[in-house]
This record gives sequence, C-alpha cells and structure tokens, in this order.
Amino acid sequence: MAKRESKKSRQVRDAEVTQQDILDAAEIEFSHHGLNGARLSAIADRAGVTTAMIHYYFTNKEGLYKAVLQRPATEANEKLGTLNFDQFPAIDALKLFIQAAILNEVQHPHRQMLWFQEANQNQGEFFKLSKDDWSNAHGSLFKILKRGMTDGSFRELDLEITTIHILGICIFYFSIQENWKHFKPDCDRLSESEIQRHTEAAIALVLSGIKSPE
Amino acid sequence: MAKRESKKSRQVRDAEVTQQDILDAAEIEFSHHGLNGARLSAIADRAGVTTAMIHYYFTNKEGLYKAVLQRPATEANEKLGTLNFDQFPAIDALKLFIQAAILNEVQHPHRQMLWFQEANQNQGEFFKLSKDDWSNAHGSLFKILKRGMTDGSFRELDLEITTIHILGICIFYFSIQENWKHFKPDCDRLSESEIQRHTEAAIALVLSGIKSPE
DNA sequence: GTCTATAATACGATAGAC
DNA sequence: GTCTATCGTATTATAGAC
Repeated sequence: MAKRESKKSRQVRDAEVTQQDILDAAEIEFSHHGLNGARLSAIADRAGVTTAMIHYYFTNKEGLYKAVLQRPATEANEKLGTLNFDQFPAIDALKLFIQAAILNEVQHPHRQMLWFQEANQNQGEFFKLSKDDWSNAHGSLFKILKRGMTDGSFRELDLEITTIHILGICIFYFSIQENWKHFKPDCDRLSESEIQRHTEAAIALVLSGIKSPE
Repeated sequence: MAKRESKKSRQVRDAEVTQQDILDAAEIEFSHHGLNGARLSAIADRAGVTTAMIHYYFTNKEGLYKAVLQRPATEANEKLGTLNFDQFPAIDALKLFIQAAILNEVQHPHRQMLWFQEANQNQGEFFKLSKDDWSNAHGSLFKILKRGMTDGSFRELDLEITTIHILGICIFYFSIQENWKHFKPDCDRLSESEIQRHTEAAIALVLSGIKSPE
C-alpha cells in the first residue's frame, strides 16, 4: 500500500471505475497544461494507476486527449439543452440562462480552460465542435436574445456579438480567478457567497444593458 | 540558405535583433503551449536561429520564459497608464477605456493567453503581477467606475465584480476567436470592421448597463 | 486488469569549431 | 555570435509476468 493511495484504495477494481478515474485526472492535467505540456506520469499519479494502464485503455496520449475532450461537448451542455427557455418570457429566460451558465462553470471549473487550450494550441485539430454542439452551448442564448428583440423586451442588438459579451460576463470571472488570487489572497472567488455576488451583478448588468429603454 | 529563411535573411546579425526575434517567437510559442508544452525547437525555427542561440542569450527554457513574461507587464499596460482618464467625465472615460482595452488585445493578440496560461498552469510561480502592475491594468477601470458611482453618473455597483465583467466583455471576444472560426469560417473576427462592431456593441452594453436610471 | 521492467524517442542543454 | 554535433535525461510507449 505504498503509492497507490493517492486517490482511493484500488485493490479490486473494475474497468469502468479505472477509466473514469483516468479521465477525471486527465481532464485536470490537460486543462492545466494542454496536450503537449501534460505529463502522462502526472495523470497516472493523480488517478492512482500506472502509465501502462493509460495505454491499455486509451492506446496513447492523443487517444486519451480526444476522450477527455469528448466528455464536455456531449455531456456538459446537455444541461443547457434540457432547460426549455422557450416557455419563459425573454427576460426571465435570460436570467435563467445566466444562472445556468455560471453554475456550469462552478461545477466544471476545468473545462473552459481545456476548451480554450485546444482551440488556442491546436486550432481545434483534435476536436472541432460540431455546429450542433456549438448551437446547444451558445445557440440557446442567441435565441433568447433574438426573441426578446423581436417582441420588444430588448433594444436593438447586434445578436452575435452580444451573445459573446454575455458569455464573457459569465465566464471571464473564472478565467482570471488564479490571477486575482495573488491580488486578493484572502478572498475565495469560488465560495458560494462570491458566486452569488457574481451572479446577481451579472444579471443586473446584462438586463439593464439590453432592456428596451421606453 | 537552407532553413534559416523562416523569418528573414540572417547573415550578418547583431545581438539586439536576434534577442528580439527570439522573444517574439517565444511569446507566440509560450502563449500557445505554456511553459511545459512549448518546444525550444519550435521557437528556434520561428525565430530563424538554432536552439543553441536561445541558451546563449537566455541560459535555459525557464530564463526565456521569464523574459517573455516580463515584457507585457512592464510595457503593455503602460499605455493604459499614460491615458489620463481623470480629465474626462466618468462616462467618457469609460468609453475611452473600453476602446483602449480592445485595441490592446488587437495589438497583442497572444498576451492574454500567455497570461492565462501562467496563472492556470503554474499558479503564477514564474511571474506574479505586482500590485502596481495589476493596478495599472485594472485599477484604472476600477477608479473610473468608483468616480462615476460617486458623482451619480452610474448606478449602485459592485465595483470589483463589475470591473471583471467589463473586462470580460472586452477580452472574452478574443479568447473564443479560434473556436468561433470553426463555426463561421468565413468571418474574420479580427478584421477592422468586426473589431469596430465589437467595440461599439461593448460600449453600448456597458453604458446602458451601469448608467444611472433616472 | 494491473503491475514492473525496459525499449525507443523527444527534448533540453552543452562543448567546441568557425 | 552563430553554428554543428552530441550528451543525458525525461517521457512516451511496449513486453511480459502475475
């Protein structure tokens, strides 16, 4: 029982659990260091297995990387898809979207960076979002804005760019978190109360930013 | 004249030029791949030198990395510092800040990611912004907001978080640029006209988002 | 399925000629 | 100042025992 205790007692294991452990560990390592920078040894350590196991399940580093990228795209934004925004007035739908988007970042703090890195490092060589995936992720916001603009709830908007701006409000907060820490080491930006402040301020900014004047 | 032509004819060279070439190439490589992921061979190729030159000028990979990180902190945000926002009414100052922040991203498209990566990968181990640097970069925005809130131009705001939100509006646009490309390959988000749209939409969103109601 | 041991290679770094 | 050639180690990947 020397070194394998890093995650949990392994002993009798089955394939499913080991694979998930590896994927979880890899998601963190790849999100921190990208494809080139990630070390299989670091992933193995974190998952509590040997690098041989990684090759056994995922063939090679690239295979593991692709498997890691696959999860967020299929699974993560399903949640946004299941929320049926159409049943709410545009303004309420927008509030709900912002809450859901921020919650998604809280629950999967590594995935945004994982995604940035893939685009930035490899220009999406290993994973291009399909139009469907992309639409699920950002299309629902786009649609809310369009609907609100048509029915007069929102002012005249540049829809595509406003979509990006609203996502930026929600997500950038998490991107600069590590930097912010050095400036205010005492303040935990990921605590529930701080997330609450972030959410409320974001909703206030966006709503007064795009609502019709009248 | 085999492989050295990647940047420019080298032949007779002097130290200053070579160092700058290496730094420029390294900034791009490190911003794409981070410290671990970057390859000295890639940097050397891009700069049109050999890896021996990198060691000659910067001792080792880490020394080069630190030199690269130093540039943006000292030089880049000086520009924001020189703009004296105090002489303008808060609303005008805010407009100017947004324009300057976006322009800065256009002129240094790699630096934001470089910065993200250092925080994300190494938790700022190799370069923590000093409070002064940080203040220069984001403090001027903070001050504008505070002034506008005090003099009644802006509504009641959560100053720290609103600072982040506004920066997010300006910067996130560039972060997701590579992803966006796959969705709309025909549209160049870095063209002058698109940047113009971005800037105008950002100003409109922020101003109507935080101006006093009355 | 999981490990240990080891092969094969990629990469950072250095020595020495020019 | 710049290159070519080379060393040593870190890292990916594989073979084979259990």
